[in-house]
Amino acid sequence: MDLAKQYQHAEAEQRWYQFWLERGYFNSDPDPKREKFPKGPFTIVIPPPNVTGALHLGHALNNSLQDILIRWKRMQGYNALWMPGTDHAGIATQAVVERRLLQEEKLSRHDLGREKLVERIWQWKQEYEKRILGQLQRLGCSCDWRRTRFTLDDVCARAVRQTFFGLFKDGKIYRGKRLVNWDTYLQTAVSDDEVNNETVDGHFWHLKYPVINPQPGEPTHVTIATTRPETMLGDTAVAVHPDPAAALSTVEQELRAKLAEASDKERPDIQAKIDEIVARNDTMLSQLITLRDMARAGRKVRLPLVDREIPLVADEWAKPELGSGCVKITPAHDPNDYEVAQRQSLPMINIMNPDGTLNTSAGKFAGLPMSTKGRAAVLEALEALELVVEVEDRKIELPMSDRSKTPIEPYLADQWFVKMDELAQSAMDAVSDGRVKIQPTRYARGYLDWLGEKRDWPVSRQLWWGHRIPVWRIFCDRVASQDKSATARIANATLVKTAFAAFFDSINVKSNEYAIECESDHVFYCCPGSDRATEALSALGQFLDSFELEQVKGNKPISSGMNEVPGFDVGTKAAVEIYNVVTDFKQDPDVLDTWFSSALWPHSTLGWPEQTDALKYYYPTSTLVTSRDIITLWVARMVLTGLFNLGEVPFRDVFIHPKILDGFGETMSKSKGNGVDPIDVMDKFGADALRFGLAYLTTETQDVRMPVEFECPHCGALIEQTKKNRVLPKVLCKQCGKEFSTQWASKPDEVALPRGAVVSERFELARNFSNKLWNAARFTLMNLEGYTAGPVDAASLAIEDRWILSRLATVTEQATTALGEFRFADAMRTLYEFAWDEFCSFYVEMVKNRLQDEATRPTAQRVLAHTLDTLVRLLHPAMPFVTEEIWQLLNAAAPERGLQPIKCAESVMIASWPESVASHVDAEIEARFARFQDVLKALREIRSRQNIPPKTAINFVVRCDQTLVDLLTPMTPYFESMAGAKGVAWGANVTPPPTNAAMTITGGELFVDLAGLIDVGAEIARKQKEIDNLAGVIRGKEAKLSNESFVARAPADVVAKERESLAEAKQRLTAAEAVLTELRKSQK
RNA sequence: GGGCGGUUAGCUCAGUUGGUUAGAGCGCCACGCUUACACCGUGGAUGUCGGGGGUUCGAGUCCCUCACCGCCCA
Repeated sequence: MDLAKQYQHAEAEQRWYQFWLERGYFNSDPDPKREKFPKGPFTIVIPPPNVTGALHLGHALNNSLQDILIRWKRMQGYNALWMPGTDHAGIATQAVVERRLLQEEKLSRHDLGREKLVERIWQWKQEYEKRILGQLQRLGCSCDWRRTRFTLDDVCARAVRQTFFGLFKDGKIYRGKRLVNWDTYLQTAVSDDEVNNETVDGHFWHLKYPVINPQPGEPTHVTIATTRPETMLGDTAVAVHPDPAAALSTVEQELRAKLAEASDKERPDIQAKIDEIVARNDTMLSQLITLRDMARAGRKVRLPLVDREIPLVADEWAKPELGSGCVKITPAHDPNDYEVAQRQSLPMINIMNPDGTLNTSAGKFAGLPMSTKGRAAVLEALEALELVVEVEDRKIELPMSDRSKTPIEPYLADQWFVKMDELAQSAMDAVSDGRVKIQPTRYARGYLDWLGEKRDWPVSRQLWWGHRIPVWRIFCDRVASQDKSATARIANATLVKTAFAAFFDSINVKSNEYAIECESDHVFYCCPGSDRATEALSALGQFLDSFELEQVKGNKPISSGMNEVPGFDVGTKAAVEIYNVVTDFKQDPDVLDTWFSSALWPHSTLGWPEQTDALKYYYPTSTLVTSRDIITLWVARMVLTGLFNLGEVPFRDVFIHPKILDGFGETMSKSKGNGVDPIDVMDKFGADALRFGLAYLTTETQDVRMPVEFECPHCGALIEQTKKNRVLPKVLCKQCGKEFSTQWASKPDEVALPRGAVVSERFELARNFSNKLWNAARFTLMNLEGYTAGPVDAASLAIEDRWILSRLATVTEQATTALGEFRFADAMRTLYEFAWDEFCSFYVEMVKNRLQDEATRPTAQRVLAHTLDTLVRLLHPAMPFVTEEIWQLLNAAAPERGLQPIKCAESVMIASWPESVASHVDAEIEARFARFQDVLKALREIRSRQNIPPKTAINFVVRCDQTLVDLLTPMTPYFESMAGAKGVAWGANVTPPPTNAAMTITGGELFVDLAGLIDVGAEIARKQKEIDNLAGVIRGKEAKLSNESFVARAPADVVAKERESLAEAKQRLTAAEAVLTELRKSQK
């Protein structure tokens, strides 16, 4: 047979993936009556990778684990469905496309317009979706590709609309003003999770505002301090603490309490603070009380520059222990001030345009970018008025947008919210009562804490890429209202509702297919609850626009205009009625937060709201595999939408896997330059090595630290990646002296260089393992000539057969249990050690003799083939390609295998998962083996120590009792084949050869005859070391056993064991000393 | 500030319910092309288990505390 000495991954991967696809093994279809799959479904939905960019190593880990589970369950006989797809990632993808648009064409999104931009993003999506799915396929993922979904496709869009409608109808959706994190570059709100705080050098400006009509004894000015002076233009109050004396005293008491417990190191600091507070009591308290009284009296200060009278208010947000004790209140531009304004019913003045410039409320400063030129101009003007008291240098926390890398401005804007109280509670209950199990369990706490806050979820984003909010805003002020009266509201609402009811009725849309809510006396919202209602509102919008246009032109009313959608023309008359009632009608321009659609993923992908067969069969899904950073953002929301839409949790288990970090413990990312492309790893090491390597590292507590290297494309040398070289466009290879390019290459001379792959040596272990497995198979196949299938009875089994079958049973059990508990690393280690250290190092070595002998060859072949077969099946989920390659070769050489032979599956993918055969577990054989391995190791050690050439045969005798004789004599041939050592005598009375190297083994002594070979010096040194070591052990044990407490308190069996091992150590010592004496004698 | 995780050989990590003087892979040293595999085989060296305190007959393992690293939440 012509088999390569090294496993050729590239070619095998391509071939077998195609084979699986063609055979349709990845596909799963509902089997509600459990005819084909009595065990029922096992379902995983993929955490949809976002289409912003290509997959990285974290995705490789995430998807490897899912594929391991899904392949394992498929082999176990479940109807396994792995649902694939991608996520549109609203802001991230739009930002990437916009950035590119600006770089390459110098165009903004406004230059291009909504429709064109969205078109561009779709193009981007097509490209990256293809690339991502290709990467998953390279990795070997066994997804049912027919079912591939995208969070923005029609099926998902319908689920989004239906969910929104359901929430809207239930009153769980509302619109409100809220201070949002405004990205002035992208001009959208971003969520808290998309904001990073950076500490930067800034200043603390102390400003004076004049008091209006100060009375005697009152200050003429109040002083406030701020890091953002330009926001003073939006101030609506200055706050002072309502009870400064009590507040100061509380702070002082707290500090004193802290001082009592503080370490010496901390004391001076705390004491200094206390001193300061005490000083404040003398210097500032009276004035703070005066100010508080002024606030209570409704006194005001004059806001400079804009010349606005603003009140002094008493609010606890003002900290008397800090600064002047007064604080400016800018409700529309600061989260804390916003809360103060709500408490104190203060007006909120927005001074910013969406693009980050000052608006007309800023008076003469309008148009200036807020935090740069605006700030400078405001300061200059204040300086001129001599209102700037002091400027301090200070470190400040600057919120930065993770999306655009520009500073975030707090900004007051209208947003849609989802009420979280009940929804959050339902999701908390699902985890608390165990319907959803999060593993490792410690992650459940974060989930519960986060949901427990029940913060309403802002779901609107001022973006163009995403699910357009399915709400049409209706403006109707037919009944005029000066006072926002209930009367006007009811009257207008009646007009609107009547007109829309007539419209929907005329086109046969039922009243449960839409909902209308009032926002105010003249603003109403209509949310469609069916495809038809959605189409109707769209068509109505278009109709009203064109109708308006015709009216303006003075044309006669058109008789029909609702032709866009079949069957809608009958609605024209009612649409004209609506025209007469409403003054404006538009769909909300915003889109929904991406997580809104991701939250539906486990049911939207199965076709919900349609009650599809797939939904009925596969929902709830089985396991979700994801990373910890999206437990709250994604997992929690999937649970609550699943419960809301279907009344059932989306999955039973959530497995949270580690994160992959680089060698410095930093998260990998493209922007840092330390990212590893899984394709590079697969090119170099193979997909199996990547998968196995990652699973091998997936332990319960640890993140995966992965030092990263560049691979020189010229000479293949690995160059350690450092924080310095990882940001360079080109790197010089120290080995060959040539340069190669990195991901940063941009100049022509850089791009021209060959690219250096970024890899990690940590995959070598798994690559070597693939190769080891391959070679074990290669050996097997080379020895299967003349193979015949046939039952193998226990009597014909050799010792090594019984041993390997015993071990195989145990390992099968352990690996299966480990996978079931998501202990991937344990499962991989178990299989790795079995395959390498037991199957290859012992079984294969031992079976060689029998394969040469016609009489023993058939059984040897059968057990060998069976063991390899089982091992390959056990490893298949983690290493699908190499195992398939081997399986196919095995099928060709030995199509029927097993101790009771059966025809084997045409692919290992659909072979059955091995069952542990309990009756194969044989403790006696395993004990014998342990002894055998002891002796073998001793023989090899003596060989090595004595520098005996491998080809020189040696003789040995063993002095031991009869039990050990019985145990070891059957192993004689293996000592010869595996250590080149012949056992010439066994028993209690053997005479050691005159010149020997001796070793103590458990229960006996081993003497290797070294006539003419011995290096006495080496032996003496070795023995002396052994004696020293034993003496130490004995000392330790004697001390322990002479300790009365130990003997009295430790469990009897522990004490007995200790005595036993002491006796043994002493025996060994005696033996070793005797040997040493002999050696010394022979040396003289 | 609160929470979670980590700190074990040069590197990356295992280490079950506390119980022989702590293990693996890589790297290192020595020997070896023994017809499955040099992506290999055989042997070897290497540790104050982050520091300090405590519980216990006994602590890498349990408790307290400090330090450092990472992440999450405010």
